[in-house]
Amino acid sequence: MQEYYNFKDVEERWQQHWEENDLFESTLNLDKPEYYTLEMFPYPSGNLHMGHVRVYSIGDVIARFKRMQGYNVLHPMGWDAFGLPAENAAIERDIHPNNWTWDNIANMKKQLESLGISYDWDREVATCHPDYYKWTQWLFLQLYKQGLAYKEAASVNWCPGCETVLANEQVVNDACERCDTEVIEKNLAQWFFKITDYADDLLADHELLEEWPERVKIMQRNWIGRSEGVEIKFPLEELDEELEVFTTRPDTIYGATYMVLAPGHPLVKELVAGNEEEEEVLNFVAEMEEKDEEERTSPESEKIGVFTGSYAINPMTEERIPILVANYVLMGYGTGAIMAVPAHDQRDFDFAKKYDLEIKVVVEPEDKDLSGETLEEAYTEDGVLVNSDILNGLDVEAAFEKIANYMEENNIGSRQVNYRLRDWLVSRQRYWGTPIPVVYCDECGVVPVPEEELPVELPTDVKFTGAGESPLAQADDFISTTCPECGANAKRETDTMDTFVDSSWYFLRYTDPKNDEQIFDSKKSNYWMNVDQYIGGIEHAILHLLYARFFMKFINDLGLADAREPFEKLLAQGMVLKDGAKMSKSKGNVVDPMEIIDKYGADTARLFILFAAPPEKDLEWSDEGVEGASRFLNRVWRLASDYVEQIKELDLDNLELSDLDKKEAELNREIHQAIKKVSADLDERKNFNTAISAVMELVNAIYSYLNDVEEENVELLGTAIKTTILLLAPFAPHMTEEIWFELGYGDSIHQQEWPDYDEEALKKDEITIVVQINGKVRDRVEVDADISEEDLKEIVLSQDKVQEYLEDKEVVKTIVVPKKLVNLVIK
RNA sequence: GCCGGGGUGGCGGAAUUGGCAGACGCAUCGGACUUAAAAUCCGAUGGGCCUUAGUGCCCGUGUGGGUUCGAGUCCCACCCCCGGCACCA
Repeated sequence: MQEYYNFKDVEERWQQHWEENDLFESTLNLDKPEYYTLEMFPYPSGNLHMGHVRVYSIGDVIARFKRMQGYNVLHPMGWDAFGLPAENAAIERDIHPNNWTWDNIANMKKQLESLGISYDWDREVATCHPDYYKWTQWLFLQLYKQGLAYKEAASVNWCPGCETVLANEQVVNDACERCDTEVIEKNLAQWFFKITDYADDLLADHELLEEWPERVKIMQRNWIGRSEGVEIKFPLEELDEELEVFTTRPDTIYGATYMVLAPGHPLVKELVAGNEEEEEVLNFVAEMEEKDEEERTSPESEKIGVFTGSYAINPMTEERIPILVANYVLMGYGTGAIMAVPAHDQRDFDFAKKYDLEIKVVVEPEDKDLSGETLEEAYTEDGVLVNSDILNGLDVEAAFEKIANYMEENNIGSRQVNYRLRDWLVSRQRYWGTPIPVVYCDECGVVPVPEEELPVELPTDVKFTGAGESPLAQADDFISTTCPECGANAKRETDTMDTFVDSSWYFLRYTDPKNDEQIFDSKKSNYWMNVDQYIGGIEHAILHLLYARFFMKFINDLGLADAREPFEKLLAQGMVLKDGAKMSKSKGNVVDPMEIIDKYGADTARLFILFAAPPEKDLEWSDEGVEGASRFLNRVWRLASDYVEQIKELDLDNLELSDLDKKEAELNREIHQAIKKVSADLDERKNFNTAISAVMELVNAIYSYLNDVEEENVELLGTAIKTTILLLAPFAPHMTEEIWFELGYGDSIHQQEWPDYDEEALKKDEITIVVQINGKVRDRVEVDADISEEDLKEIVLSQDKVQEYLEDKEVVKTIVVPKKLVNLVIK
């Protein structure tokens, strides 16, 4: 065995060996328990970055650990290969997106292989491959059949930078999530998926996701934004129509002193027609329309409004209520109109104060009277209803129930659930995506492409000008087709699908990636699904994870899968930072993983990135830390190489370690301690940093044992070293494989059984008990581990130091924590 | 504003159920090896106090209070940082 560890030679050799022997291939095997571990597949930008290294290292540790535990592990990899950068490359550098993407995939695959990640590459998928997107299109057709895919004209977000529409989820602070360009509103006919049909399901099933981080579920809950209320119909004084409003506080209806319409509300024009306020209102509406979304709707901008000159009738009291138009009511939520209750809603309160509108208190705290004149802020807490006729004396909850029932019985209103969540806008005016499989026929209208004609392939001979429309919109050969229903000339849809559609079901395709008859064989997918451990960036908390959950539910409803949730456990890993900031080209703080692998090897890179921080937290890159990881691996290597010849001779599998002296028993204890700690950290806590530190402690213990003894117990030492490399195998797969091989074992270390710890070996004969006096540590005593409480107290009291403290004092209380401490309370 | 997460040495972090705060690593310092250096191995390393240098004392986990024999951990109030949502009726 070489004295120095030559990582280059070792890593390359074993990567090749693993591949040639299909070591990580997973096949359906009903006799073994399965474990499906998956990392979010990457967009093939062409090069790995440290974020990739982190997520794939985490996934690989889990995959290798679970294999050693005896599971049949599925650990696949693929490519989220559609997307804009490919098109931009085509425009800027005249490379076809198809070539650009496949070249990148080849390069990134090579890089992933050099990291030594244990993928079953036979299951590789790429969303841009017709064999894959055929089934994305097939899913679109199923959604269409169920009425869950529809085309509708709506006010949508348009990103001028990407020249396409975006889903709500892809707009962050009114800017495009991808390119940060400010989005503008456009009214366009677009394809939507009816994710709102699943809103309640998506919310309720969070309960099934016990092993998801709470914060991700909360983010999704906020995004879905469910609220229960009542839609109330207010008759209009002048028109023979009703004004519908949505409110979560129908109990405060007696305190409604005015109504507000959003500037874009369809009734505004009718309401002002002929009134003296008409001109002013129409000017106001026009003014609002000119402002952009941000300015008009931000809570910071001032609340402004105008009176329409018209009145509504309060259905409970028959009172006239003035109707206003104001900027603080949004057309996009509820009905675009509200009843304003300034006494009990802060926004209404602010507005009423500004325009001197009536503030009428209808809820009071039990112990205090409120009045509209003296109120300084809206009272939104629970309380007792007053000035509210049939509701007087009730608390808020009871009043809600009573008034809601009353309104439903009297046809005044009905209970409604409102969501913040909008339907998912999936069409994109881009080329490099999955074509939407529909055609437009003058006779038959929108006609879905028959399933047997799938895939609708992307044409390759298109022009990338970068100007104006999508290249597909100019691809006449692609566009002109015949209607599947009547055979007449028809036109193809030229929009493609949001790439989040592609990634919403890829985890199912991995279970049966080469099936050309069906999307997947349910027998196979049901064996593997759901994904036991999913790992990826927190940035997908809403987007990808919500869409994928929606698709899983839909696919379950189609009867194709048993699972209703795709991902059993979720690990949302933190970012990799350098100098406190996310690595980026513009900041010039990028560390290239390939340079690190070249300089230190993949095992070092993996070990460092797993050791530096717990996985869910951000990780600060440290060159010195990398050195440390490298140093540790070399320390292990030296240990093995120094003793390899002696250990080789031993039959470590059938060894009875007996008659250990004190130092030996101590090392033996460290061995089992490490096994216990690493197993628990990997299995339950997913804390790789502390798992690694436990292995380091074992290695330190081996070194100090060797320093301490004249002559080492080779059998014990062999066991210690063997255990060390077994525990280290998931983290540093190459070096441990090489040592394993050098020790004379034939098979791969990655096919070995994970070591078990022996509870007996963990036991100490003598333990240290901490002696506290009034809660402060004052002494320590070494005692037999099985000492009785009485004997322990006696020993503690007899200590010189304790005696000193006890002079002139009295022990009032003695607390004994078995095997840990004794606390004497003295006075 | 609302909802999460967090604040521990010079740094990354550990402390899993309320029981020795600072595991492990980095950095720094000292020693050994060496002609020398690197590498390696061994050791020290939260701050302060002292004619007693110890098996010593005091302080110390964002701040202030509290509960408890005992609090990084629980409770109350507050400050700061990060993330999400934000006129959602």
